[in-house]
Amino acid sequence: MEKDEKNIEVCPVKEALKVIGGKWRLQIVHEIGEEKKRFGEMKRLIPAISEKMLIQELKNLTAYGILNRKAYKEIPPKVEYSLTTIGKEILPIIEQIEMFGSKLINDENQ
Amino acid sequence: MEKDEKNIEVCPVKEALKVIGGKWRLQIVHEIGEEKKRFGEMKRLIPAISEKMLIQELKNLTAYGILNRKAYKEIPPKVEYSLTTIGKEILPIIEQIEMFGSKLINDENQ
DNA sequence: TATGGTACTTACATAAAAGTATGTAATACT
DNA sequence: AGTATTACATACTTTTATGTAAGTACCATA
Repeated sequence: MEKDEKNIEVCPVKEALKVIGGKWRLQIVHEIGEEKKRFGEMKRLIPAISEKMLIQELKNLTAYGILNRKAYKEIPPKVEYSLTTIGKEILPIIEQIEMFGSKLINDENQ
Repeated sequence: MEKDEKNIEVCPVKEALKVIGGKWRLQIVHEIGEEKKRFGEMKRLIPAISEKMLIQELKNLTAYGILNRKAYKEIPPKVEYSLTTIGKEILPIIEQIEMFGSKLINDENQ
């Protein structure tokens, strides 16, 4: 019996929310999109995020298998983040949320 | 100039997350789905939620225009909640999240 | 008079998430 | 020796979210 098989209660939505929940993760995934981005670029793309939260979430997303982290052995350091195959599966979720958000905004202006 | 028009920075994703963020809201919307549900039913359907959180979130979702609340003037009281038209627009988001969650679960069992 | 059912409300406590401020390593350039 | 660059790390504080426990109103029925 493998892990998870003993527990029939694994809810896909809950598992997903463990990964994409929180204030910054969707935005990070969204900003990276199909292209790799350096740490410094991310800071500029999401000015409101603190450095602490940015590396923390980059780390978490990497640990969850959503991001690839590629470090170049250079000084000053250079690190690139990109979406993994499964990480890219988050993009359609973001699209749906975006569509819903737009409808919300239109709705309330009437 | 109406509210919101002065601020060009309204991000649909952020607006959406204000509404569907948090631990319980998606689950509540999911449980109601296409059918109206009474408060007591919701408690049974989501046993892990506390009464406080349940009414609090039902109230919030109603205030956001996601839920309709219909109270019958009876004793003991009877209240039914159902998704509004725009509330139903959340269902496809949940579907996408569910699909992603399933992929996550499959992925990690290999 | 007491009990039960239903949909709440309130005060209080705890836990989780996020923010602030400061520090570090390694090397290149001045 | 001093400064800059880049990607972090760490301690600490504040804010936000969630949980616990108890109580309320209303009437019906036993």
